[in-house]
Amino acid sequence: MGGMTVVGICEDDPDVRRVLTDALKMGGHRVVIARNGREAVENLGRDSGVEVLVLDIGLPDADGRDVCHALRAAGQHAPVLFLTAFDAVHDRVSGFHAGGDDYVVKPFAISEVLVRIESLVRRARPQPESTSGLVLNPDRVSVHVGDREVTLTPTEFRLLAAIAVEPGSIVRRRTAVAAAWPDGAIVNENTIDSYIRRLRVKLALIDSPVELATVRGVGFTLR
Amino acid sequence: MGGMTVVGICEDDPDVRRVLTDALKMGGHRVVIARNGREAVENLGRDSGVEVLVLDIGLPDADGRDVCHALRAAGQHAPVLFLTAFDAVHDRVSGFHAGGDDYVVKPFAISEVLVRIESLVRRARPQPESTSGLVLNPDRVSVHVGDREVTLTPTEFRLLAAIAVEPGSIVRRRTAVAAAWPDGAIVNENTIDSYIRRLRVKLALIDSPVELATVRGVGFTLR
DNA sequence: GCGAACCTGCACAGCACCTGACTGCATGGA
DNA sequence: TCCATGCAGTCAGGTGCTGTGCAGGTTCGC
Repeated sequence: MGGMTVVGICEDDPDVRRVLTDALKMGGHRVVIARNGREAVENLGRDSGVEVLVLDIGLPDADGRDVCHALRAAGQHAPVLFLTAFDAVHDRVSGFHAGGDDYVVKPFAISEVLVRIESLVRRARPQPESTSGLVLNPDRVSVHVGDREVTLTPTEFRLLAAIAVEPGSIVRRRTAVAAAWPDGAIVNENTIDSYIRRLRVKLALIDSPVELATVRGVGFTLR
Repeated sequence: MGGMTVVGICEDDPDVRRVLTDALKMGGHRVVIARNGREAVENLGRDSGVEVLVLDIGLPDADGRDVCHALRAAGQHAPVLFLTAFDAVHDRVSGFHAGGDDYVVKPFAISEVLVRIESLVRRARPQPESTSGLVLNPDRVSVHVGDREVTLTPTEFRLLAAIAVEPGSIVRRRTAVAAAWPDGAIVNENTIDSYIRRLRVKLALIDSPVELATVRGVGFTLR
C-alpha cells in the first residue's frame, strides 16, 4: 500500500542512477545502489530488504539478465524492471525469459519508470514457497538451498511444489498425483514412487536440510 | 482419513473450470459447478453439502466477494479460496483474509490450488481436542504433548481420535471399533486390544500426562 | 477361587513403498 | 538425416512396516 518501498537499482551510468534515485526518493522510497553486476549480487540479494529491482541490461561487467539469474538463484524473488537500450529491443523476449517482470526502453520518461515500479510492487506475488532453507524457483525449474542448486524436470518440479506448499503437513498420495499430473493423465501407481526417489536423490545432492519423508498409508511430507 | 470433499466452484471461464474440475476429481473429490454469481447462490448455498468454495473474483455478473457475502448471509460458512486475476492483486487488501480464507493469483499452478483447498478443509473441520495437554493433529497423523510428538498409523489415529472426542467420558468398545474401522470391517475382538497397547506405548514415549485407561466391561477413556 | 475380560508379546502375511534398470518419445545438434 | 541426450513412464524384484490374530498370562468382579 502507500508506504515506503525499498528499490534496488543496478545501473552503471551515473546520470541515469542519479535521475532514478532522485525521482524515487521524491516519491517517498528508499534506494539501494549497485554500480555493476558484482555489487548487485552483493547488495541486492535475498536478505537485503529490497522489494523491487531495476536492472540495466547493458552492464559493463555482466548482462543484466545474468544478474537477474544470479539473484534469483540466491533466493531473491523481488519483481524486476529491466532497462534496455533502444537498439536492443529484440532482447525483450529473453529478458522475460530470465524471469523478469517488466521492461522499459531507454531513453525513458522517468514518470513511466516510477509508475511501473509501483505497479510491480503492488502485484508482487506472495513469496514463492520457501521452506526452511529450501527454495523452489519456478523461473529456472530448480530448487536450491544455500548456494547449492539442482535443476529439476518439469514433472519433478510440480511434484515437489505440491508437497512443499505447506511444509510439515502431509500431502496425500492422490493429491500429489492430481497436482503433478494435471491433465487427467492416468499414470501407474508406482510412477510417483519413482519420482519421489529421484527428488530424494537430487535433494541429497545439495545437502538439503529438509527430508522428503513418507507417511505410510497417507502420503508425503517435508520435514 | 481424508475422504472425499465436496468442492463448490464458481468460475465463468470454461477452461479454468475444466482444469479445476479434472484435478479435483483426480484428487478424489466431488465438484459442484456454478457459472456465475446467480448460479452460485442457487447451487452452493447452505444446504448444498459443499464443504469448501472456490470463487473467481472477476465474474461477468458479479464480484466474487459479493457472491461470498451473499452466501455467508444465507448461512453458508464453508471456507473460501478466491481466484484473482494477476492485475487485480492489490484488491486483496479489501479484506478477504477475514474468515481464515485464502486466495490464489491467476495464472495459478493447479497443484497449489489443490493443496490449498485441502488445507482449508482440514482447518475448517471439527478442531479436535486440545484438552488435557494432548493434541491430535490430523494434518500430520500425529499426536503431541508439549514439544514431544509421535506419528501414528492411520488406524491408530482413528482409534485414538474416537476415544479422545471427550476426555473423561467413556467410549464403548463397539463404538471405538466402529470409528476406527469405518467400512464395517469385521475384526477380531482382540485386535483392538493390540492397538490400545500400541497407543499406550506411543503415549508413554512422549511422557503423556493423560492415561489411556480401560473401564472394564464397558470401554476406554482418557484421564 | 473361578470365569470373563483384558493385557502382553510374538509371529506372520500382505501390501505399501523402495530401488534400479529399462523402453519409448521428443528434442536438438552435427 | 541420424545420433545423442534427457525426460516420462513402466516394470520386476526386494524390503520393511502395518494390520491382524494367537497363545498364554494377568487382573477384576463375584
